[in-house]
Amino acid sequence: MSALAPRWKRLEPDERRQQILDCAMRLFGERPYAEVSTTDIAKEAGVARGLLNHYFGQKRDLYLKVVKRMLLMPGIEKSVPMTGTLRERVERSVEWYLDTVATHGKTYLAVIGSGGIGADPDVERIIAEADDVAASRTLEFLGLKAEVGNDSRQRAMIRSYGGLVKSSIREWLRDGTLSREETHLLLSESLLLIVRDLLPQLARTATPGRATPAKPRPPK
Amino acid sequence: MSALAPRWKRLEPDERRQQILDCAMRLFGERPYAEVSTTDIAKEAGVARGLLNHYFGQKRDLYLKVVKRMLLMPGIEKSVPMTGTLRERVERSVEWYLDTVATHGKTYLAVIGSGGIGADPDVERIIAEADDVAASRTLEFLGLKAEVGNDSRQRAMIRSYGGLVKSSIREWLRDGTLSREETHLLLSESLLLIVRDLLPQLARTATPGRATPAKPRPPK
DNA sequence: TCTTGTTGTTGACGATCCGCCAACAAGCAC
DNA sequence: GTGCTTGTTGGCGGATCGTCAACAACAAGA
Repeated sequence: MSALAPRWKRLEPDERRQQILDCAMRLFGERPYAEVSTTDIAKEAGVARGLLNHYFGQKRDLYLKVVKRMLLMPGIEKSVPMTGTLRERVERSVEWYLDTVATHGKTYLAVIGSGGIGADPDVERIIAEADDVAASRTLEFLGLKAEVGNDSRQRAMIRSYGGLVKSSIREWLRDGTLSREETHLLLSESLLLIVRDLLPQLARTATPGRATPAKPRPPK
Repeated sequence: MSALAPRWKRLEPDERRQQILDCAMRLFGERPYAEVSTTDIAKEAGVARGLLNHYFGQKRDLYLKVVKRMLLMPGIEKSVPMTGTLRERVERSVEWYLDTVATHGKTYLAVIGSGGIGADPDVERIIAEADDVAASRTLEFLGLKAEVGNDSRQRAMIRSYGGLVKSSIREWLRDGTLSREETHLLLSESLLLIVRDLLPQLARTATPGRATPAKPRPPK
């Protein structure tokens, strides 16, 4: 009998880095940043806490590594031929994207959830409420409060539109990459499209069950 | 000579709460959550740190109060008459909203910046890069890579579209408020509108100066 | 097999931050 | 001036994080 069982295994730097990153990714995906201590990550990975700093520096750096890796979604290779009419190409693109997203569902949601991984659930809830209020207000604004039936789905679509509003205003005010006129154009035409063409189609699908019987035929 | 100058002033609870909230709002607007210590806020307000806990409980609670207050944008009263055609009403709504946003500019940006106040600049940068990559990929996807001239503005508009994509997918996958078909409809028609009708108008404005000479006439 | 060197890994120390609470004092009432 | 109410302070204890010197796993040489 020789060599007592080693108390810990010695790994290649890249190997160890990878392992720690895996654990960190899992934990940051479950809880907000502040509620994941480096001690937790170290325990999860079965290493000393100091090793995290040795490989990643600050806790924040490790976090940024995790965010970056999550944003690099796996299969982002184009596999859609660019043939046919513009509408066909657009529809195929969206189709493909929805498929991709559907498979990576949970991960994707964690990534786009307001502001990266580990977003605070309480903060998200507050933002969600404000978004919903804004959506209702928009519907009122346009005098579309009558149809109370599928009101929830109308609001859902307007809430989605809210995402367009936010991002385009950011382009305009913060980055200056869009002029006010261009922002106006984008938001007006989009809202008009939604209100005039898409919301009516929503009503047609009625509300029975969640079994929308395949009706992707657009207006014209 | 009597009564030495008091070392601190005694305020009404509501008054003090307000004052602390003001300071907290300012600081959280400048730096991310983790980089604002309760000590900073207390120092800014000229009070003892313990007083924050007395009035707001946890640091997180104070933060949520700040977020909630920022989301309750000041002038959100309807002041736009609902007369005229649908297009007119839509354009007037957008117009009014852009005006409102423009006045509260900085505050509004802080609010909608990825996930509430105090979002981490580094995280935002990483997300911004990923969004830009996605936008470029979308343009490639549709075979619109030719016009390199105002490519930056095209990408800006597609990046905005990315906001719509994110929020609608969240409605679909996370909240289940939209079916896949409805999501597909919304995203396809919107993208088609942008690519077919709006991007060409963008090209027409050329790139000279930032002085877009008023041209809000939409396609038809 | 023993020895030696490399370096991946550990464990603890100091600094910082936060929640809590008993003691203090500002200002009003008498 | 005296006493009471309560807004406010300051420090204690626990938890987290960054750093670093010492340790040990493992391969290479004798």
